[in-house]
Amino acid sequence: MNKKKKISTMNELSDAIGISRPTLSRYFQNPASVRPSTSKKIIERLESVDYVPNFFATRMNRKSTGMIGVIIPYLNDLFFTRLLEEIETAAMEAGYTVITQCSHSDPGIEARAAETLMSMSVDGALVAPLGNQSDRAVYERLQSHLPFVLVDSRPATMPNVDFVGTDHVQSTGIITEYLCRVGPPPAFLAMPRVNFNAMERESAYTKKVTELGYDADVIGVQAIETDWHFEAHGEAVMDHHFARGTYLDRSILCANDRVAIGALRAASRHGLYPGRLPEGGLRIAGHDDYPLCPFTIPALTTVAQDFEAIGKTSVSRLLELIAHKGDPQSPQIKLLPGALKLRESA
Amino acid sequence: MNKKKKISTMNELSDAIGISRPTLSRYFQNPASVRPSTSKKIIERLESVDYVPNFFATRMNRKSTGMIGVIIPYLNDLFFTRLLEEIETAAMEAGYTVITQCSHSDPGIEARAAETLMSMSVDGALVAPLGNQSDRAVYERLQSHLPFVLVDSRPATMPNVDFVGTDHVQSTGIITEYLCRVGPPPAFLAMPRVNFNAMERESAYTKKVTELGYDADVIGVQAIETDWHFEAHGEAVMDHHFARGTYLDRSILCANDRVAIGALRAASRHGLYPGRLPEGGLRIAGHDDYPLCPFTIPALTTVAQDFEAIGKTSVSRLLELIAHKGDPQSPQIKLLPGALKLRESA
DNA sequence: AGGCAATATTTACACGTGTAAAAAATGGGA
DNA sequence: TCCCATTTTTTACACGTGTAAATATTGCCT
Repeated sequence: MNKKKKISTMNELSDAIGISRPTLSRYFQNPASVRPSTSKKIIERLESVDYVPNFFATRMNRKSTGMIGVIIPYLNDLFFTRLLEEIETAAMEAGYTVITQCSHSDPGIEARAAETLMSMSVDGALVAPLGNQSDRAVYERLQSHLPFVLVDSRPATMPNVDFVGTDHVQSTGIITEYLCRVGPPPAFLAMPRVNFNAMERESAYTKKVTELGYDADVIGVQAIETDWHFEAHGEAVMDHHFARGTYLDRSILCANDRVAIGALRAASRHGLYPGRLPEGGLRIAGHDDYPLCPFTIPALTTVAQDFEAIGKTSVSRLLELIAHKGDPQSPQIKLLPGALKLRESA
Repeated sequence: MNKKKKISTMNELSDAIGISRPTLSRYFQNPASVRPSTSKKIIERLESVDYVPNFFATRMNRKSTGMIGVIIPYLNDLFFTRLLEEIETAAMEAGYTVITQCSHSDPGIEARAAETLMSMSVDGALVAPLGNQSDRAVYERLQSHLPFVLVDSRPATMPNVDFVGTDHVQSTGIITEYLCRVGPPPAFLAMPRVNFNAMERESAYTKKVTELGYDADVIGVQAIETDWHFEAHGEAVMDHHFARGTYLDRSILCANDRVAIGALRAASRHGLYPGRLPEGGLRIAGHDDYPLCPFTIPALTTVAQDFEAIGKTSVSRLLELIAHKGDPQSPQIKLLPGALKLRESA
């Protein structure tokens, strides 16, 4: 058991170990700012004592709190957890503490989360928005209060904000192109419109497929709800079609991998085996490179989003904004390319 | 655009809208504590102004910060995100702000996270531990500083701490029993020993299966690493066995669903179709009711952990501890039962 | 041993808000 | 209209630490 004397303020600490409070303060902020002999003395005497500095008090009259805030829309999606992991890692390496808030796909909670971050005086914020349901005023408010950059998806109506995400025209483009090359032109299985990417991918598909001289065929739109049950959506839509004997030997590009997982399941239930057959046949492809893709049956062909690059780039851009807070240089829009991941399903 | 006058302290606010600072302070903490007419006046005048209270300063000399800390070991696992979702929801309903920290499966980061939480003076902490790698001293330190309860898994060597989690003897028991009833006694496909549950389930399986008069058969142990690549582990181990023609018509109880997803994949690669055949044959079952179970091929039979109950119970227990901080009543260990989820795979 | 530069201590004020106590203002009932 | 209870304002101090300025101490070099 821990029998060290509990000390709750730096003043107590000061006369418990015989070092003046200002020196202690300087030591805790930067051990190198005191003489080595003093530093050694402090370290030794700290051993005999149980002191936890008060985070709030330390940050109160510094210009910087050393924290950045992150808002993600939804937790139960490995896409966002992967992204968050990269962000946290990058922030940690830069010496920042990350405060994560989740919107739970509720605009009200998203707004409250933004208030919390501002109230905590985070140095900057990274936000992966909800979709059209989001209150745009929330982002404007955030922007007017602190450096912030949008991640993953963004409202078309807010071109004036820093953004880091995947170039969906490119990513959706290359997989559309691939599918057209190896088989019949793909249909596009839409996803619930929970964010702006849903529409971006849809129109990127349409653009590319017509560009190649085919007709666009978007399916599953009428059944679309705005929840996050992607797999169920994909399965239900394709089950409906397969049961009617349609799309049995087509290529199907799914708006994301989770929808594709549902589609794979529907195929299986109807005795269909999507794959890279030489002469057409059913193919199913996704988008994102969801961590489970290598383990689906069959393994899912998809376009990878570069999680690591998105995470690192967004953090470093945010730190840049934090650094020269003054100059309102034109916002940077960084669109990162996706990479084709050929596996078994298409 | 927002053209409201920015106000950064309550003093400025006070003489901007003509209400004394103490009254404002009382209003923000509890709008009902001021006269209705005053409250109305404040609300109106607040409209014309942009003021964000300083979170740190408000909490500085209150007894409670209104925050609870949560530490989870790993982000890219829907089990933990589901749990976190329940915890956040329960905490929010109770009026608490949640500060989430992730260990990223690193004991060093876990220790730092604990320090951060103590430093922020959270009212209490909920911790889902890493495994044996965790430094036990971290938990003892947490316990000596604030109300805290372990969630999901716990060190056998720390019986003296509040805990909320699944009763693995029961949960693993009922699925073992089920498998024995409908087919040959199952083998147990172990999981990487990232936490204490890995061993708990393993021994619960052994106990039950010998109790029923069969020999325990634990596989995949020699290949075990301590990382979180569960699916890859499950696939590799079963691929090895299936390739050698072993376990082809056995029941296989996987230590968790993610391992099972890998096992399903291995089965598929070898042309095997696990399922509920009348007369034996390959069966694969999991544990947890990972959100993706209904969408695997075949849909995975498993034992559900009661995410909601674990989340709600752990939060309410923590709030209890926070409420009567004084009395060190004997720690409560709440073991919640699992429920059989029969689907297609076993 | 003496002197000088680097570092530590002392003292004091600052951060933004909570909160207590005393004084002043308000509002409702007679 | 006056009085009293309620509420607001005024004033002052508190929370725990950062930080600046002046003073005292330390340690190294000659």
